[in-house]
Amino acid sequence: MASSSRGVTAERAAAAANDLVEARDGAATLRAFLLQLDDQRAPWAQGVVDGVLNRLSSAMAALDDVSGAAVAGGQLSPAAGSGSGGGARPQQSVSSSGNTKKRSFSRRSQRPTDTKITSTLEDGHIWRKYGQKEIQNSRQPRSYYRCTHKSDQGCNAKRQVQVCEADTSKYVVTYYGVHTCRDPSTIPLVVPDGAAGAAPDRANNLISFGATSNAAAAAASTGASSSHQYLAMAADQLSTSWCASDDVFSFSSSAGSLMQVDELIGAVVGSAGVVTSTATAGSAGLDRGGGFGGVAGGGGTGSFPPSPNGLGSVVVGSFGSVGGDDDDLFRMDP
DNA sequence: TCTATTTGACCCAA
DNA sequence: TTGGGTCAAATAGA
Repeated sequence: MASSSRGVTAERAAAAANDLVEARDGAATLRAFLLQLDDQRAPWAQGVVDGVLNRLSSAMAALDDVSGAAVAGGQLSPAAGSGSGGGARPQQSVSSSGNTKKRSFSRRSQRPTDTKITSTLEDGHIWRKYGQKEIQNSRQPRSYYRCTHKSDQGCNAKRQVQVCEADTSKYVVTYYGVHTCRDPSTIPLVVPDGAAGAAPDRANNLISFGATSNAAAAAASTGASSSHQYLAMAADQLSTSWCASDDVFSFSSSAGSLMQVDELIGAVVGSAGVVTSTATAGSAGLDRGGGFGGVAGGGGTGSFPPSPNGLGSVVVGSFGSVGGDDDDLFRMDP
């Protein structure tokens, strides 16, 4: 890995810290708004936002540490211990129990590369379901998919799909790893950032990864992975909680604008360069080439019925592996 | 017959 | 100890 690309100046870290402060203020504003909501979900949502606030504070604290190191040394090399997220590195562990069943798989050590709420499970890739689990504290089971090209091309992309509890017509899709397969039918549709912002439609089903600020670029290149982790977790928590994001909430943000919840999520998280929500041109048709039936939709007898909408969400931008083998972060599209 | 999904069991990290 | 990620045999559908 190119460690120099992950270096960050104290100035950039400070800019990222400022964005974090703004993000925290935004979340605090959201919490204040929720306090006024006359909705039975409000207390629960407040708790979720509290969690987001805590994580943002943790991210700020982590970034403070990082900034201090950067100030001291001028440049930060995150690989040196703290930033790597502790022992959160996938290990190809082999069963040592001598069991008749040989199993070798990495577990739970990958951080999500993306989390999004979508009304359809189609995302331009062909997935194969390999498991389903009942998850504690969740009424909806979680389904596990891996890229269908894992066997032939060794593509390690995975995703987890869970029906949104707040809105069972939506799915919370969490992606892990990036596609290394080259099958044309699996190439995701990429929409230029500008085009994505061209139509002021709804922002529900579009996540854009555009570099929106210096801090974003700094955060993308910085080694403050712990901050990224916190932010990703915060984003995950927020987006998971607000599946029913068709609801439009009006509140007075720092920008004084009317925001949708998912836009807020993008605003909160995007400020650190992890995920940025932008306006969308709505769903776009995607010619997948040969029929893949209900594969991506967990079709057939799958637990999640295929959506009639076809492609309902578009990921804009590109994934990039920044840093370590499994330390995948979003790289901003130029 | 082949391919994908289901589902119970296994196993590891927290 | 337990929750959750993965495996793999069984099953279903084309």
